Amino acid sequence: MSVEGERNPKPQQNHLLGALSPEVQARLFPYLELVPLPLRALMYESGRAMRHVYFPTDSIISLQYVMENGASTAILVVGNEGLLGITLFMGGESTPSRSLVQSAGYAYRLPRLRVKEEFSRHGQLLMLMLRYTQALITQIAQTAVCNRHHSIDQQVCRWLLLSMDRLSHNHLTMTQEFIANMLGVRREGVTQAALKLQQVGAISYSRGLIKVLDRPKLESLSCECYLVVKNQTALLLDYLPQQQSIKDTDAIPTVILPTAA
Amino acid sequence: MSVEGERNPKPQQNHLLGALSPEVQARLFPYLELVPLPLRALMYESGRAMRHVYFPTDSIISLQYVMENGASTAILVVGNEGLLGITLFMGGESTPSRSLVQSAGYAYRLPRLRVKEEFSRHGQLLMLMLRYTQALITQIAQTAVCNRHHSIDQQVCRWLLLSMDRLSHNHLTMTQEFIANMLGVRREGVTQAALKLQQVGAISYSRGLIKVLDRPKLESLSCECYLVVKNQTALLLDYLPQQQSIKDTDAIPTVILPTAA
DNA sequence: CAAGTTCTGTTCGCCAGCACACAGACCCGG
DNA sequence: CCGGGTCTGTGTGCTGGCGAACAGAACTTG
Repeated sequence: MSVEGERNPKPQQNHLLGALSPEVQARLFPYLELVPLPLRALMYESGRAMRHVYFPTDSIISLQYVMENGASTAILVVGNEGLLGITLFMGGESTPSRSLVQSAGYAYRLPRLRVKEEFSRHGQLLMLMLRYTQALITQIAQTAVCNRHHSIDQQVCRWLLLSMDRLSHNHLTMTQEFIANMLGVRREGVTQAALKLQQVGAISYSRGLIKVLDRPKLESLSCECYLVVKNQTALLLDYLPQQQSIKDTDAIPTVILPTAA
Repeated sequence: MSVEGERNPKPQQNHLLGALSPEVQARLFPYLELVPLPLRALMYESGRAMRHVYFPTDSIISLQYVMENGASTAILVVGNEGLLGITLFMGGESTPSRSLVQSAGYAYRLPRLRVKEEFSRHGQLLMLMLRYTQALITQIAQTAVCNRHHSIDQQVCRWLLLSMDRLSHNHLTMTQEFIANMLGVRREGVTQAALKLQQVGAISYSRGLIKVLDRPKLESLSCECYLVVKNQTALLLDYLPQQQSIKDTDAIPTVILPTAA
């Protein structure tokens, strides 16, 4: 129950909600419910069905795949740039994953029924969600690549940067143990990485409180995976304004592309 | 140009196409074009736009993410259970990935325009594709987990099994070098794994020709990742028949779930 | 302020996978 | 049948990350 931002966050702080046209916002916002997300809350457990889609405003949720022996790996991070619960509109029902709150804050949530309804209008929200899903896929795939090819040091950098991008301040609250769980590595490995980062003055780390002191340095020490994901996520919203600013409702978007024959 | 299956494959050999109702098939099939996919053909290169969606009938396409230094990792396999080109309907345009033919054969393809049109009807094809996309996400995520936690031996097993599932016969044509590229590991590592598999009689391997001799053994030597992906993919089609066998066109699927309050 | 808990730092042995280098085996074309 | 390409097998280090065990530091609680 961190009482840092006592004023309630607005729905628009979530980029997806904010990108919707006034009409759609007017239709949807009445059904939004603001919920506080305490640190480490379990948002979703493998095999269960979700009842809401969550749009974080100032919280971060991470999603991990868990294995039989309990080991796990985080495959993506969700913050105010996205949403939790794509299964609800993708139709796949449950997934073998788990999601938990990685940074306390708030989120707006929309009941499953509303999502389906809005979805069936084939309008803005659907387009946004699908494009976001596409960005998610990139993030997951890049995680796979990163797991294969990059060092723990680099992955810690990537993780910190991805998390920072989703917050307004420059500090994070998570222990090395926690990061280790997320990355699926040993805690000692994270300790080593954190020490190096402190030595070069990129961050300060003290009992679960990380402050980013030199962000450019952090980026230079990270692997390319971070930028790939970031750029791809940025495209997500860039597309919107230009692209025939969809007329909502039943505008049939038959030809979106320049039809390069 | 393998001339093994001289008779042309039917569209229905692709599970997604086959799962469509007769009406939708009647509408779409005239636009399908049969194309041969020679081994190692490049189906998609990072940053380019696709012009068709491909539905493999007896070919296998694998999709990999490539890094700056050229190293790569395959993140998913597509065969007659799915399709290549989800970006076309997800709206994300290009992705930082590359796809190439991993096993020669045929595929039917549908022009981008038709896909968008059919998509806009908000009917069966859309639902199928979205659900398939969900299954893909599972496959990618599981690849990430596997890359982190499992041995090369296990991953080779996973890879062989995933590939076998998408073929009708029990042999594969790919060199160890190729598998190594796909998994993003060294060729020698694959050699070692292949030797072990031969010693226990699970496969035979000779100059790029793999025969699976003892499939159960192969499964037992694989990690859980294979089964997770397989089961999740199976769900994809299982849902369809039961679930209110969608009335096509504009049936608004507002409530698909049992609405467990 | 004392005692327990949590978090971080450190050490030592171990092994999977890497890099590089090379040898035999097989295949195909001239 | 001979030579060059391709594919597979093998060997010798080297290193990054793992496992386990422990010590000090910092915060928390009574």
